[in-house]
Amino acid sequence: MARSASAMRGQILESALRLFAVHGFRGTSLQDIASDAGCSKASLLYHFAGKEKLLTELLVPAQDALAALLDRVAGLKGDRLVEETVVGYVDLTLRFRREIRLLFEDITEMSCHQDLNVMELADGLLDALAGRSQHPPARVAAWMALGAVFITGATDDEVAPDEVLRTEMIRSALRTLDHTPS
Amino acid sequence: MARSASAMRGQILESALRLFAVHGFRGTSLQDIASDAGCSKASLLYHFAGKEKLLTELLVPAQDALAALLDRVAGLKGDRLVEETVVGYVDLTLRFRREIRLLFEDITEMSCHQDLNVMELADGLLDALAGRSQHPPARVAAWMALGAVFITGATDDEVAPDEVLRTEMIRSALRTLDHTPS
DNA sequence: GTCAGGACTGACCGATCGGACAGTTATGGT
DNA sequence: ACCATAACTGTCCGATCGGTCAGTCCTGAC
Repeated sequence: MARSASAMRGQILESALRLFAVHGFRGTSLQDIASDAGCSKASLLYHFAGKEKLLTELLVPAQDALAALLDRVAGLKGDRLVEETVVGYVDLTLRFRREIRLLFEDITEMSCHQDLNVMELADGLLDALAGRSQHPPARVAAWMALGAVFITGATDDEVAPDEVLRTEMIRSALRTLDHTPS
Repeated sequence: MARSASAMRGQILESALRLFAVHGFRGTSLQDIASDAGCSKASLLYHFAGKEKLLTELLVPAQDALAALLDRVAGLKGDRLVEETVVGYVDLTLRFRREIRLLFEDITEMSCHQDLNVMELADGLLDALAGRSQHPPARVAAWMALGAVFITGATDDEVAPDEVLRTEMIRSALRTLDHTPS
């Protein structure tokens, strides 16, 4: 083998994630990724069955982490539910910044993707943020908090050091949800 | 003339806005727009110099409205500044829902567009939402409010009647900014 | 009626895309 | 040393894209 297979795979994934996050899924060609990773387009397609599969493999970890969060807060209620969800969600967006940015670029692409069920997970997250309430004001506030964290996480501006950013995102989101800190 | 020229132009703009909002700029071909508008692709390119020009014409009104808002709050300070900016911004997102959705689909496309200066205007909006403060917590909260309204406005879910939606968006955004209602 | 010009179109072009495939190179087990 | 096979590549393909252009159709002014 010319190189370790897993090393090349990792390099391709790294290049793909970075380029997707900047130029979007449609805006990045397989040739772009291959050139950045230092291999041929044909080699890329040897490691990954197709462009879609590449996308899937990039987003599955973030998806699983979100699913795990939703599972973890499934049994909670009231203040605990909202607090844990917000903190977990903020941490996820900071941990998967580039994936969020990629998701941000091509939402429609993902929403009709078979292997990814972003919309279903988003619904679950929305539900938890709203404290399981169906009350319109609570639902609107939940949408606001969801969007706020999402976009702030996707921003590459160095608006604040990471720890300050995290703390303030959590505090802001809780305020958005009209959650009086305990 | 086969039809009134301005009528055909309007029909094309309408189709383009709707399709762009759903599938994004890159995800919508000139043929798609032409078919939806009921004319040929060549006819579309007779009315509009190119795909980019079509995009520009669609976004200029929203851009001008945002610029007008920023101009209107330029002389304000403190609570009045934040309140007027939030209310104006929320109203803009609701008035230009589909334009927001289009912007949401292809942010990078717009940010490096010569005829559009979205990023500059976004900076101005961010500054006003932060109450002209450079304090990191205020900047983070401003980003959160900006994103919250943006995404909630772009959502097509009928989460609440428009008037309720407007009121709750304003209240949530003000809470995000830690603005105690007067 | 006729004629100038705006409205419109089918056919075509070059570029680029994702992907297929046969063939080549390098490697590790024996 | 040898060979099966994993790793890799150059080249080609069909589809689709934005855009051009010569020419057609229609309408209103005269």
